[in-house]
Amino acid sequence: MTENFKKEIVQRIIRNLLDIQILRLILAQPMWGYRIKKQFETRFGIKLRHGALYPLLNELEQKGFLTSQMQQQGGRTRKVYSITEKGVDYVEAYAFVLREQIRNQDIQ
Amino acid sequence: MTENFKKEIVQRIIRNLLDIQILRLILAQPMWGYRIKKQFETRFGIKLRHGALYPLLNELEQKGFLTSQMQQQGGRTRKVYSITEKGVDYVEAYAFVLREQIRNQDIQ
DNA sequence: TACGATATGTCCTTTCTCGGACATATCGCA
DNA sequence: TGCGATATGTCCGAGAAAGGACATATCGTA
Repeated sequence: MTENFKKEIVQRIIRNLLDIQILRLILAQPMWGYRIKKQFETRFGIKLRHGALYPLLNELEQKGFLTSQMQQQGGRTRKVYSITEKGVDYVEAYAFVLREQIRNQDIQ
Repeated sequence: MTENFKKEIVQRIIRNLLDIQILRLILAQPMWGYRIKKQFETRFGIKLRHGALYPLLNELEQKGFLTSQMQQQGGRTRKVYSITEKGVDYVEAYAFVLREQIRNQDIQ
């Protein structure tokens, strides 16, 4: 039961804070869309629609959280994203809020 | 800048995981809808619409996370909610997931 | 050469959510 | 008696999000 709750909550967090989870992944290592999609499947067992992922990545770049550069791998073109300083700030703010949430477990 | 990010993230979490925040509040102390609304304003500076809150509370009761009992205070009727075992499990699962998120800060 | 995987992008329809309005009742105070 | 606060509830329209389809191109392998 609690195990199911954990899965449910993880899925809710990833759905609603997907951008942050993507930033966290790219923080660890620069990455391209398709790779991110695959990573989410293997790590979290969550299938991202590419029809949602690619527009989101472009949006995150537009907002200054990510930068991208095209890379050639054989005949394939990859749009490799790296996190910016602003992106790191956002991830750090997230970590801060999480710690705060845990600290205030017994709000009284 | 980071300060704004924190506020933004707190608001996103509360919006998307509102039910969990409510369970956490009731875990600390049984409470009725109107009081919850006021608590959110004073604690988090977040205004909850009662048009969203009351249906959510009823839903949480239906799902077995909360139980309620009517209480009379003068001529006023309050529907006081207490958290159930299932509700506590859910809050604990949330705390577990949060700790996991912090631990895996550098996903590699 | 045909198919599955890699790689990125748009578009449209349906579903869901949000904000606000409508509704009712009591209490205390001016 | 009228108003703001307390207290709980429903309903509806607009805007946002989700899901899936449409679109294109390369690579490796059977």
